[in-house]
Amino acid sequence: MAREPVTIYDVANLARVSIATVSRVLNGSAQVRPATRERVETAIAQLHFVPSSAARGLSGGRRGLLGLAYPLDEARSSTTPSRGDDASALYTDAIIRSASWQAALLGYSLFSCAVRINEEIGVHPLQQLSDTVDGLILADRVTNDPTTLPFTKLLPTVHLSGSDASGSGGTIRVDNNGGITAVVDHLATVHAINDFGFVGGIASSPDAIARRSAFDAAVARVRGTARPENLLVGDFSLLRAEAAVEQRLADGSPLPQVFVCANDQMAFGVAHCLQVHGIDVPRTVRVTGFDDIGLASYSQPRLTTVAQPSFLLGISAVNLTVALLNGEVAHGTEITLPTELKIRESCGCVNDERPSLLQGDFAHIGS
Amino acid sequence: MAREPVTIYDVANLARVSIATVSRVLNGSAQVRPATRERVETAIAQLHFVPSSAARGLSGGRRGLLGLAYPLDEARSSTTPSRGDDASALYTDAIIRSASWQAALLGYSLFSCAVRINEEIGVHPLQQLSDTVDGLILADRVTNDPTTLPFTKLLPTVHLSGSDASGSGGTIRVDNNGGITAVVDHLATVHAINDFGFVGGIASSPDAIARRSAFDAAVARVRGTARPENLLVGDFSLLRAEAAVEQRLADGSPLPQVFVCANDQMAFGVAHCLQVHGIDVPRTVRVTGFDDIGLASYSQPRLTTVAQPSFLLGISAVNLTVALLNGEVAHGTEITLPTELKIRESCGCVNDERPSLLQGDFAHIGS
DNA sequence: CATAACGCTGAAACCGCTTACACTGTCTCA
DNA sequence: TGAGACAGTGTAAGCGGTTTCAGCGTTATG
Repeated sequence: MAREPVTIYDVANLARVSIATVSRVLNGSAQVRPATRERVETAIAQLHFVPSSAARGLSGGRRGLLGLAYPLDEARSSTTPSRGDDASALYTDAIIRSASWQAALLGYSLFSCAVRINEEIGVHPLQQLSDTVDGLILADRVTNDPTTLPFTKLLPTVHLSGSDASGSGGTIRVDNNGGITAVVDHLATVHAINDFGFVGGIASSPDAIARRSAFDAAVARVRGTARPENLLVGDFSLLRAEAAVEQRLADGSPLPQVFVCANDQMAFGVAHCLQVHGIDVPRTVRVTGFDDIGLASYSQPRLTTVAQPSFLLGISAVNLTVALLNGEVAHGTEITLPTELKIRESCGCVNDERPSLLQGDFAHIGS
Repeated sequence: MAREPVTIYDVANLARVSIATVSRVLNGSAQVRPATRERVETAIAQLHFVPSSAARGLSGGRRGLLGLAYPLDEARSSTTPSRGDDASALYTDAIIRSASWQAALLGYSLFSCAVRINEEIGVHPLQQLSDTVDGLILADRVTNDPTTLPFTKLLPTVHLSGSDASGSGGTIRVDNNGGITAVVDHLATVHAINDFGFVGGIASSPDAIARRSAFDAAVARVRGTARPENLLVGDFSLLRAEAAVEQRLADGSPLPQVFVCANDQMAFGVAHCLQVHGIDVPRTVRVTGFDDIGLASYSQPRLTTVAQPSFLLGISAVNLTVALLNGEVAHGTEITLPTELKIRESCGCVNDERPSLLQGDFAHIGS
């Protein structure tokens, strides 16, 4: 059972053909006589042969591999990570998992790689990734990290939430604008809110930027106000948002009627902080989120938020990358995925929809 | 700016040496005259040369790459994932991020790859991974997936939470036994509990198995009982746990005094379900978790749980892999990381420690 | 029946790197 | 001063594939 690596030569020997022929049946491309093909395939199966993707890469062929790079922050990696800081975890995770799945469906494998932003290192991980895979997917802040630019020219690259379709490749983003606009409109229309607050995400994140400017525009459109002291800066983490509100409370100046948050974790942090200080949510101050993570409907009050199709993001990214690879789609393609306002309680609505066990995958379990 | 790939030949030309010499300075190994070395290094810098890891791999050299494989479940990847199902996300994420970080520190890059368990696919992702990287880290259920066995013989492999040190490589696990024992002891000693319930994780997960058997042993040791109908099966997800309790409640038979859960998400689900049914937690039924995720101290009641050093897991895994790679440590090495009981409220304790903004990385922010 | 055309297969070059081995040129010591 | 040792460098053989091109055996055609 000592697994000596099987090479194309072994297969060729067994099938009594040349390695060229083996290569041909491997790649399905050229014409091989059915009888020969079968002989080779038998040998391949018998030997459990799998071509070396390294060798394949060297000689210019397809490797059947896709790469996905996402940002890695220092704080998250300390031995004792800050508590409650699951911010980008869920987002990234959903994308990676759905992308992996879709890649497998399309006959590819997906390697993902965390890239430290703004860190000077010996060899850029993307360098290694880019000479290993056939196509690249760049998520979030990796998208606009200048050090990644060179690699996007090397092979088909899809930017997730990229601000601009920087050069070759494609871009997939989520309708941040539509989502935020829907929230603000709802608050203004249904709850007659006109004094808004906002808690933003990491400044360099494309999504954070988009949500912020969408917020500004939406507030202006409904003729609301957003006083500067109510424009809080967060980093997508619960803790940081909580701290920001804590600090804001210390000011003593009047609070806005609502805090629109750039993601759900921060909304949790904001709501928690307010509650700890005896401020009723949503009666006194309302709070909304973005993402619609699983726990959003389990919080107290249940979180009104904008659902984002994270899984669809990963799937679409892979589809687009492969399409690019096959030349089935033009470079520069941009796709915007829809978002959906989920009205629950934290906006002030009374919503007795109880998180049901009867929905989703568990419909068969309920009684 | 059209980035034509720079090869070792270009460097050799520029430095007026042979590629062999370039290779030597690249690998630092052999002796090269300082003057020559400098000339080569200048050329390398000038050309922004980075060796192709594919070619490097082909010829047997080190690639500076580590691979990490973790399980991917189908349900999580559907277009509309089940809500609240962030189960393994946080765990996996913490490991990947800390491992990536540590790898970078040691001069390696880390590629991670989601592996579908029990799925028959064309090419096993691990096949591709294993001929790309220098060392392998297998997480959770990937560890005891029979299809991965062949690859563990190919290169140094570290099993995370692996049940057995299957063959070559090393194993790193968490002290599940100590953690569960501490919980049960606390419940028995401090709260005089003797009627226990348990909610387990995915049957094939090494950690789930370890926690369950630790539970059985601990309950026996404190002379408690755990009636069969109170041994619920979950899959580490909130929803599934909720459903399990829902079903259990339908029985009508008396509930245990506590539900010890194999992770925090399930504890949330259990607590939520009980509360929805008007059952007071922890007064009527207590609930405990495992992992100590960030939100554990934000729930109502705040969750008593066992803290697991997820970040340390990733870091240790990388350290061990690299040590194995360098032959600094013997194959078969096993390391067990400590766990720590976090007593909060859901076990029945009264704990007025308020989640503080003054702890952790944000100490400088609070006022 | 000779010949062109075509389909299938093999030989060999090449991808970029590592490394065993051979080959210089110095230096050392008798 | 000549032989041997040795440090420094170059040559060339792989590593495991892909791909161009040429060679071969058939079959269609005149």
